[in-house]
Amino acid sequence: MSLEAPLTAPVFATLLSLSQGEKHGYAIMKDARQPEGGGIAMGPGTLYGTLNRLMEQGLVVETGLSDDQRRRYYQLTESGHAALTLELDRLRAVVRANAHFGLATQGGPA
Amino acid sequence: MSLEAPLTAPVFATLLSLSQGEKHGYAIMKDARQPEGGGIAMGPGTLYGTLNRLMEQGLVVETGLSDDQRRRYYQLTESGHAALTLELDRLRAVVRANAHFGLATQGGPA
DNA sequence: GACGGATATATCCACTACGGATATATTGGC
DNA sequence: GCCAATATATCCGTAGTGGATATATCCGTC
Repeated sequence: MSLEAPLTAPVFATLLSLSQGEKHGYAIMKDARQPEGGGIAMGPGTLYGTLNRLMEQGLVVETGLSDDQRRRYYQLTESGHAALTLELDRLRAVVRANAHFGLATQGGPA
Repeated sequence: MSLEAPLTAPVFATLLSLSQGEKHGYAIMKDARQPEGGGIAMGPGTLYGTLNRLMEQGLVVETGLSDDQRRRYYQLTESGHAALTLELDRLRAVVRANAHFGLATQGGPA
């Protein structure tokens, strides 16, 4: 089960955050709130549920605890990276194909 | 309840298809399979469930039946158009911010 | 030094919506 | 005439979201 279908928003945001390198849960949550990270609000239930599922599926691995053992770090696997690449390509295709849409009072060449 | 959060794939694909003009259910289903339409496979359960929900939410309206009454046509409302615009903007931001990611063996200028 | 808010993780559960199965009728090609 | 594709409709299992709740620590500040 390699997650071929479109990724759900929490899954996508999680993978996207981890694509920047090792992260702990709380950091992922904050990343997801940023527009570049998906702009979605994940509560702890969604976050840890998503992380556990992604680990079961082998897209993410836990790499260890911080020195003070407060933080639990996660990392993308190759499969995780591949899944994210696939999804980003899908989104790029959609965005490109609908570039014309919703062009209100935007700048650009007159 | 105006659907501010990220749209699910079926909802997004449905709105996107209808953004091209009036469509009937089966046509939406086929549109969604195209890469530009989201590249997702919607079964009838998902399709009609989604359409009904979108109508309840006022994002889509039914405009009538075809002459032979086999087809049931749907159209975006202004809210539907707005929701789609919002979602496309969100996706554009994500895609733009991650333009660097996954530049594998893609074509383009060497 | 006590208080409170942010950091950080964990678990539970209700509810929604997805998605596959099933059903039915009609159209069009072979 | 037959079968696949078109076209819609409904049911229901299930997954996943997301809010609530709980707990502990860190840090600034009063």
